[in-house]
Amino acid sequence: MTLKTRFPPSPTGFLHVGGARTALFNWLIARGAGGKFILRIEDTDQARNVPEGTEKIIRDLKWLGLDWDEGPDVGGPHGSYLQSQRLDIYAQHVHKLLEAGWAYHALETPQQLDELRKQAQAQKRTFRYLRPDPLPTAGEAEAARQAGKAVVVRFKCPDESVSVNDEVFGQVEIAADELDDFVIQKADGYPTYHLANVVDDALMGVNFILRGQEFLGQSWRHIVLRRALGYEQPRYAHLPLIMDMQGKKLSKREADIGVYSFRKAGFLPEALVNFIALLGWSPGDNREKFTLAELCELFDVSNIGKSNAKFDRDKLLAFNTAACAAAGPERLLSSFKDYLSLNETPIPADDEGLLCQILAITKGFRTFADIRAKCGVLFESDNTFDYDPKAVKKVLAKNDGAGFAVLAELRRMLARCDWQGEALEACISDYCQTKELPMGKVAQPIRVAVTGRTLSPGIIDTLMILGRDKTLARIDRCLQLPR
RNA sequence: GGCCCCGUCGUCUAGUCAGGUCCAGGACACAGGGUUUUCAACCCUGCAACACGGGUUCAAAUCCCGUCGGGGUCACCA
Repeated sequence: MTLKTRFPPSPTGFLHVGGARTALFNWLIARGAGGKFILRIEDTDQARNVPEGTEKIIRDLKWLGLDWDEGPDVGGPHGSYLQSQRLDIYAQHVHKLLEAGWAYHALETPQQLDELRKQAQAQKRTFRYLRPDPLPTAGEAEAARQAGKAVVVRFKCPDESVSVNDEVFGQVEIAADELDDFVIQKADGYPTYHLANVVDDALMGVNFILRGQEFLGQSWRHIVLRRALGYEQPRYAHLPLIMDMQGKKLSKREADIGVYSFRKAGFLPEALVNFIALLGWSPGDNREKFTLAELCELFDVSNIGKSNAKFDRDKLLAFNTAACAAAGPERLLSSFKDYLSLNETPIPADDEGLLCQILAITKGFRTFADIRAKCGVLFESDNTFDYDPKAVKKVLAKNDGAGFAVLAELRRMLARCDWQGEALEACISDYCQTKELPMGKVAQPIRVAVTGRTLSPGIIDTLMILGRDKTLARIDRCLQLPR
């Protein structure tokens, strides 16, 4: 049977690393087996949907390198892939369940239920919804609705235990007394997650469901619903959760764990993907660097672990550093341009030749933000960039202004020097030799003079990028600094 | 609190299902050293874990029980 998986986010914000991993694993399962992968937007919570939510999710998934065979943007034979546009389908299913006696109208208000929950808590009891006896009739429900009261539809749970056959956690048994009649249709007529999710998966032919562990204990609802609806059971697998370094659940509200924020911070998507893939999964050996294509080959649900993982940014950084070092020039250029387009920087984003040059001379960078930090000042105005007082003091002013003296002499030599890499190199090292100074005593004063700091690419590369005029202008400005 | 799940270096993990090859391997981080015109990168070395307590066994990280710890879930959110 062809495997069909899906990623069903709700458009309540943006894609974060947890969701990205779930999407990735589902994509990997489908692609690795020649199956299908679909994207479905679960926007049944009118209060929580955010504008652009769907667009942002699509944007972030694409950036990661994922694609889908069916989805809101690409269509497909089972559309719409926006749940808000499938309300009639859910209504039909609810109707069918009502007709068959699998569901009934319930008239309690949210306030009443809250009250009951509070009571239960006060008595240290677990609250469980008690099925009314007798059940409200269709007539009573209609009357209540006419009177403006909230009417929901609840599923009539069978009085027997349900077991989930999970491919990660194994057989998980939920006792009959843990089940209660859950809501399948809200008062606003929208389906709840459980109903819409189950109906869509069945109608869309999804036969492998991999999702976060937070759903494991609720899977019984889906199983029971499918039974009542006469749909086959899919395969289930639940993923352990991703926690922050304090061991707390990654908050969906924290923007800094959003896929987009890593993009904006100058990470490469392949590094994020590689890193995320190793959170809760391992190929079973010591290998840990993979391309998406290699992951497709290797990924297997049986190698998913059971314990939660912490999101270690240091390791991600290391992966990104390695990915940057491994990436080819065109790959780096396009990603770097993307980074620049997302951030305000003084680096001229439209000069590809220059960008390539910057990329080439800034070897060893960890993220594109490093390049900006290192090279940005080269493109600021010659007379407005800041001089770091500490750098000036340490490199130029110390020892009676030895650094300044070196700088003044070098300024004269540089003014006459042919502005080519080799010539500059020769010029500076000649100076070092005649003065019997180590390179550091010479390069550093120049560096501070032309960048204001002790941080820049190699000194020759720095001077080449600046050009003679800017270099001399900056040295002159530096020489004017109060001593 | 009820129920469910999990527990190997600080972190991600290999090894656990089929007990011996594990005085536990790799990677990140960290520490020390090297290279070096800065930062970074790079190279070398080192530090560091089977949660605890009982069993079973000739033998346990691996099997069983208990304890402790962590997480999830108990919505008209998904």
